[in-house]
Amino acid sequence: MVPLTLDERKKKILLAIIKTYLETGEPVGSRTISKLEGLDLSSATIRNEMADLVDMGYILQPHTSAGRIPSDKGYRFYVDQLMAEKEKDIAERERETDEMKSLLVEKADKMERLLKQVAKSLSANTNYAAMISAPRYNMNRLKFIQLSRMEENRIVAVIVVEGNMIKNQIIDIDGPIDDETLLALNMLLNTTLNGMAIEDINLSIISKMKQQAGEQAGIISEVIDAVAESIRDDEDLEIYTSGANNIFKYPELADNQRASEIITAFEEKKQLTDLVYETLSHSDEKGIQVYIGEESPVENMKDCSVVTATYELDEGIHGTIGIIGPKRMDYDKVLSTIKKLTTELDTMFKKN
Amino acid sequence: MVPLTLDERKKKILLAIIKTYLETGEPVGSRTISKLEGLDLSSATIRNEMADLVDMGYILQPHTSAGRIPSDKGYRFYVDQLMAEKEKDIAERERETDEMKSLLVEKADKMERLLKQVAKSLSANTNYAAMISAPRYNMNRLKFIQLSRMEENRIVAVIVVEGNMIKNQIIDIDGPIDDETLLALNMLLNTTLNGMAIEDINLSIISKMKQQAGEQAGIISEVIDAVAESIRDDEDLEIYTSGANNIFKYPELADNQRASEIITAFEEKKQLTDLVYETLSHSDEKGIQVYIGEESPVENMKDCSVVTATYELDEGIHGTIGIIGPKRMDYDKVLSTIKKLTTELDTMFKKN
DNA sequence: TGTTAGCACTCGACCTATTAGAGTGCTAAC
DNA sequence: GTTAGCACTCTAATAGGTCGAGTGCTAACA
Repeated sequence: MVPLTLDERKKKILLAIIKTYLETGEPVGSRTISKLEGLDLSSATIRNEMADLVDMGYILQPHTSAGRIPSDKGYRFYVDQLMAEKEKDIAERERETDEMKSLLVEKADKMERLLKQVAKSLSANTNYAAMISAPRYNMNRLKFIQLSRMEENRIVAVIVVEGNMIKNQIIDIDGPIDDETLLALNMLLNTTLNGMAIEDINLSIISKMKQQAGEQAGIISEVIDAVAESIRDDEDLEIYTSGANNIFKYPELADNQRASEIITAFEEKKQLTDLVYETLSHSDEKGIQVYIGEESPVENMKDCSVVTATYELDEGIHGTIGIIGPKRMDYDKVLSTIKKLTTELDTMFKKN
Repeated sequence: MVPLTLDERKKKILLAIIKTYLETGEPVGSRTISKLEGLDLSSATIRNEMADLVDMGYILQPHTSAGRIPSDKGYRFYVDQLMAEKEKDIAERERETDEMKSLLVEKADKMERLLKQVAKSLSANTNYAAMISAPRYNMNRLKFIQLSRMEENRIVAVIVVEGNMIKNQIIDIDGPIDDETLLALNMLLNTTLNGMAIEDINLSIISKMKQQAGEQAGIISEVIDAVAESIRDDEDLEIYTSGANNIFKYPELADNQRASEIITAFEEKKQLTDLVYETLSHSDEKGIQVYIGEESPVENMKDCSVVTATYELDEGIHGTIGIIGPKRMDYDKVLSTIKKLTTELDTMFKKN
């Protein structure tokens, strides 16, 4: 009869197996465990317990006479355990993160550069692949719009949203446009749209603006359409990645098949975008999320573990950072690093 | 005695060997060649010739009883041959490129998107990895500068250069700035800088502008510094890549060691940037360049062949496209594709 | 009843022939 | 100069054999 719940001893043994496996990467046998400190049991007893753990689905046996390796379910148990303990010993890694901090602040003059830095620092610190998404644009509020004439009948529109992300759009217009009209148009755009959330800019508002534009509606609607389109046109969530080549350090990910899949995911960004949305949609529940193997929302990463977290740029404006590595990743370190980093980012943005 | 030059028959045999190898990817033996159309010789004769070709360095023998594979020198001969023939039969691939054309034009509203499209289309069409660099910014001429007040003491600068590349810079100033000053500043910047090549903006011009700014020099020099810095600050040549995962299709590149190197090169862009500069510096000689194996200027691609070409956005403003694949790539197809594409891009930009 | 020693058994990793086949180099004849 | 013929070389693939880590089970023990 297979037991239904893990008693204390089983938990201890399971944790010991997983920890050992994380260190060595090799299937671990009963003798190895029996020789560890803490629980004084013979290998035979351990074997019996291990058999139970296999039946319960926490560990796997690659083949009859091999040791055991953790299953997804086993990792899940380990990670949950870890997350619970996490609150306490955060202080420990303070040093490393201080290092990272200085590295971040150094060149933070531009958002893009900052994000690239963060990704790089993450992958370098953990030896896994890292990604970071720019703060989600279409949750932002418009802060400023400015049209300027560039040439006879060509206008450049500058659109600034909260968080100081800037978008540009060049607009070709049919006829020439005089300074007065341009000024009026600037007024109209700013008074109507400033402070609005981008997702709230709908057709009815646009048509109302066209109406207000009165006689100039011809040219003006051209411009408004272009601006509106440019504002909405941000399907492509910007994502920066780093250290994808790290996967080659882990044999279980480095075979052609898998490596190709992972690299593709990193290259095409599509799947990473999905990952970001997935994370953002869950972000209220908990700061950090861990997807183990099959749990992953990203098809090409079913053989990996994915750790994601949300950072806050400004109220309601979030971005996502993620670490992708083998299932036997150093969860402890990754969780610490990522936790530190998000709070780091949070406070950094709050300051500005 | 080893002959010094390739006679006609040797050339024929060499080409046959290379072509066969390109198709099969396996070492080719003397019998295979003797059975081909065109030259009616027994395998024994071919063997003798092959021995010569080995001595002359055009082909290699992986081991004593294997067939032959082309050496870098052999590929070089083949490619040169091909380039010479190239002028004639360009018409052939017209179809495919027409397809590509429509694909390109479709969403060419923004430079960035266009470049991504091109990279994608290139890698998809060839099954190799592709890259494209944005036109080299600091050769461009300034077209338009506009400062706008965004908030009380925060200004956004929009800088447009020829080719309609746009840069933005947010400038925090110490004190508030009034409309009049802003207008004057805009005038000053535009009259002084418009039409100038970015590399010609030096300290003497900047200090002259500060002088002209007169009493407002305090605030103004702040602004000018920021603008100047923003203009110059384009070390990071933008490069878009696609299809890096294609390398996994070629066993000779797909082993961990090599794959990791190539992926790293694609990820960190540094080496690709070097490649672009290398290409641009040679671009006058010839449109297309082929680097075979050791010839490659990029360290991590010594096992690859790299085909690059230059496209022209506007007079004197160039960008680079490149294909990276195995040494046994389909040079014929790649050369055609890349040639078509560059002329495509050239004409497209000329139209605008 | 839980724990442990003991032992036969399993299975992959590794090493060592052995074989088959493709392809060569060389010699001798045409 | 070309070719047929043949001995030779080297790889890839296959099979057999051994080693050792680790298991599962049984029987004895506290």
